[in-house]
Amino acid sequence: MQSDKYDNSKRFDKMKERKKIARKRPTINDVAELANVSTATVSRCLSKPELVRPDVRTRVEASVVELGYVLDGAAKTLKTHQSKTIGVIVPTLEIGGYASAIQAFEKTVAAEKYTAILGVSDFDADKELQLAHNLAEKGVDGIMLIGMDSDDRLISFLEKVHIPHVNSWHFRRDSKYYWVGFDNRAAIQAITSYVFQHGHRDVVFFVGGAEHANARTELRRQGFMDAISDYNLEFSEDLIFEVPYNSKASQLEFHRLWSRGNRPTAVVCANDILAIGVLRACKQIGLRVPDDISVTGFDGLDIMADLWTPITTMAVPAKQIGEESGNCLLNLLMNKNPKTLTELHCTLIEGGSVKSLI
Amino acid sequence: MQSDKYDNSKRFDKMKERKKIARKRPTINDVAELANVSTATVSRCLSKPELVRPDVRTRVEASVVELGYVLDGAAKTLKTHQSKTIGVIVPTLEIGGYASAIQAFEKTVAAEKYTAILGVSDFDADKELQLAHNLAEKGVDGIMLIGMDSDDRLISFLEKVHIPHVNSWHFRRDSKYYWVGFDNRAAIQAITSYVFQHGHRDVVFFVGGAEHANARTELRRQGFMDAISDYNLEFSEDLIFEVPYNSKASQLEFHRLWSRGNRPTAVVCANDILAIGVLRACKQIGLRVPDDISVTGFDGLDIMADLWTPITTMAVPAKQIGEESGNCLLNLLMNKNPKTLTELHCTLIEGGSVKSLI
DNA sequence: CTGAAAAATGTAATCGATTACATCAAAACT
DNA sequence: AGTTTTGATGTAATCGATTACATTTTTCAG
Repeated sequence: MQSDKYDNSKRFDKMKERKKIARKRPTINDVAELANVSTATVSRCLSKPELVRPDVRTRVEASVVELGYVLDGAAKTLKTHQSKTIGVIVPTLEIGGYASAIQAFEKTVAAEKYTAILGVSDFDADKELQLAHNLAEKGVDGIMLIGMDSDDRLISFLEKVHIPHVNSWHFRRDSKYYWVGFDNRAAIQAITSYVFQHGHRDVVFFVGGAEHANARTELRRQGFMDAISDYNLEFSEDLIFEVPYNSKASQLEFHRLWSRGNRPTAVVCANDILAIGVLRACKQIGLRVPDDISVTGFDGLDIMADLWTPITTMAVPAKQIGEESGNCLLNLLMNKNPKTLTELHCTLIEGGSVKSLI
Repeated sequence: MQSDKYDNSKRFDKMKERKKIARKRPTINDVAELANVSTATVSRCLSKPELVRPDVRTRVEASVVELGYVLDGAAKTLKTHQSKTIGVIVPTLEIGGYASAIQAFEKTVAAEKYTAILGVSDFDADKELQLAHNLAEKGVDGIMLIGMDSDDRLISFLEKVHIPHVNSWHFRRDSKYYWVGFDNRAAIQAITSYVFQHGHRDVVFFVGGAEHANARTELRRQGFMDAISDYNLEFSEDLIFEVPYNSKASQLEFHRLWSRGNRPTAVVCANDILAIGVLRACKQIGLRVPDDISVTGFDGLDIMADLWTPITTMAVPAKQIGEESGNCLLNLLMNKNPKTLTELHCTLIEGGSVKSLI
């Protein structure tokens, strides 16, 4: 590894030639030259203008405009180890409030000059891990995880590379990580109890599961069971129907159930999409809601009020989750110490789809 | 600017000290050292493994794992002028198919190792321009614009900084830019004609406008007028109702219209959200749809089939737009020459909300 | 007017990769 | 064996910003 072992003179001549020929974007050097100041001063004009004398600043700003200079973020990031960028990993944009949450999150962090980088994991833990790795290479300053209980590999990877992260949508008590979400179990328990309160005893539970079973599905099952035991009813696995997350599937499932002679007085659904499917099946069968059967949803889609029959549902604080996750991450990045747990609450929206049997 | 003017010896000593203390992420140098090769070889292992002898490669890969090395994208981007990153600017994630389009776009470009950076403009041209500037600083290789006819300043900015871009959702013939979308004007004309074909002659048009009027709103107005003139009907500005993009607003607007004694036999809406508002108003007034009044939407939200009355609407090829925009941009980035215009088509979905008067 | 303190500006190493070219090693020819 | 070709690896400049510290300029007190 001696330097005299190589003769590099030739290639540098070539490089210099090329430099003259290629028309590149103007750099900070070009701006400095035009404004007759050093690059340091240009840099200061851009990031800490108050340190520069007004007249010089004006000159530099004019040069920036004249050249159409755009700062090279890669160079800045390389030097400062800060990308002003936050990764967002979401299972899908097509579900419930995820899109709203992301939008609110983006707005929140954008206010502090952070940009969101999006990754869609499609409920696939491997893809999610790969996304995180990709985001780490991109140099994100933090990561927001939406919607599921993430894989341990993912979390430990983030720890290893020192990328702060926030988990959102649900939460886990007694965790050393940061969570912003609501209590899935309690919320399902609440809406189920609401149905029981109206005198229903023969109630089935539709929950999105199967293909992308995750911690949340499990929590929701438990919420349903909690309500059952609160009312001293008898639990059976037959009361729970795991259905793929789409209305066609739940529609089909309800048809199947009904034709088997299973005649519940109410169907509690763990999300609105499933409730819509059930509603559709009811309409086809000729069941009036709520006169012949009660149905509830979960998510609080605006649309639930405009369906064939307005559906009682539990509104999820999607926008708030986005905002609070944003704030939490921002605090984390500014070394303030945010709460580990930000618990948000759901709101029951009565649509009139639950008939009182009492 | 003579170098002997400054004495820097002191500060470099300090810097060296600091280097030993700070525990940073491992760099390519650390990997090279551990694997006993040069950084060039490590770099090659990562990007062109076939150039490296298998045994060396194994050694390097082992070192990468052992150290938990993650490549620094900023350094790579700085040197290569490629960020493998694409910006997406969208007015909102909460409208119609934008989220689906983005999801499809992300999937398409992710297959070629590109990552999407998200910007939400909130229908604000200034914010949009600022987002573009931000994305340019981040070094995106390309930009996808969704949903509106972008400001000229934006387009010329992108040209100046040489960032390729694709406009999506609608399109403009005879443009030198790249477009992926459908013909808004023709699609509205088609669904309006459908209503006329059913014998309606007293038809009003609800179009989202006012606060964020854009080219698309204008095109849709024109589509309505085209249909009117096709049927030799008399046009009046009174037939067009510009309504903010939300169901509450259109609900209100319909109430106002009805209470003024305006009694159209059909309401054609330029988007599904407005149709939902109209539907709600009808229900409140006691108008049966379609018996007393016909209503159509536009966007093709799945939900339209499950409303109080299923609504006839025009399905927009959102997912396709995302995919094709992705492909177009990918081709652009690989210097293949994509078509300037990718025209996609809408599909009429009959919900039964239009009564035949013939 | 002088000297000290404060404000503004300049110098140049540095961040961590890539890569053109040089070099060395091994294989394939004469 | 000697020469050429091919393959694998190393060297070190380079990308474009930032910033610690040095230096120069300005301000201001006495």
